Amino acid sequence: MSRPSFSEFKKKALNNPEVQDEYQALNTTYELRKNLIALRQESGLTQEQLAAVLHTQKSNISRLENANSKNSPKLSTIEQYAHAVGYEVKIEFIPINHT
Amino acid sequence: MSRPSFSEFKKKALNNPEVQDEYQALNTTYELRKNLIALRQESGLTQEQLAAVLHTQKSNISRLENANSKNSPKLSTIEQYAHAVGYEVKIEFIPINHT
DNA sequence: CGCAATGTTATCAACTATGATAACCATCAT
DNA sequence: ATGATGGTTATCATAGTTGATAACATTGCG
Repeated sequence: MSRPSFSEFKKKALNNPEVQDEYQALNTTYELRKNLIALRQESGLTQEQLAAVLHTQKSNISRLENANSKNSPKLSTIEQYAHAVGYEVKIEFIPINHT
Repeated sequence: MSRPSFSEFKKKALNNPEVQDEYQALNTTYELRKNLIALRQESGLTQEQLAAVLHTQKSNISRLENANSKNSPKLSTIEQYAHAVGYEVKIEFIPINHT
């Protein structure tokens, strides 16, 4: 119960950018955010232009792209975004290692 | 405007089970439904048991597994289900062919 | 048959994502 | 400095998902 606690270790580790990347690579929401932004930029659209395609507002696009852990979008929302930038959505299930 | 309309052709085609599979394979929700059920059965859990793991009710599990086109679950809901049966979720974006 | 187990459907309340508007920050160019 | 552009954040109302309960259908087993 003394000695550096695990929560403290974790806290420090999460300040290391590399650890952060590895850690959050497992975070589906974080991965999603990265991909959505990349796809939009690939398509050459601004948030405002994409919003127009989807008949919505740029603020909503920004919110989706910045979805934090407390905000989980609907699957249909992700699909609409994807279609607008020319992509189909596929959900993969990857087995978790139980060592 | 005369001749068998496209909507009629489509209607007939969709009665062909093979065409159905191909058609709905593109439907993310349908794919999801199939996969969720398969994963749960693989894990040997009943809807009721899985519901217990997720601290919810079996009726909610059934609803998720039978998600129709009018019902789009949240990403977090899918993730919770996946984790309970030992899987991680990954979202893939597949380019649409613009011939 | 009667009963348990499994899954489905309906309903309503509670919660939360989304739509819409507005204000704001940062960057860049003129 | 000013204006324009791209993106962020806050807020509120609306829409839709989820939680919970209950009733129902089906299957298989005693």
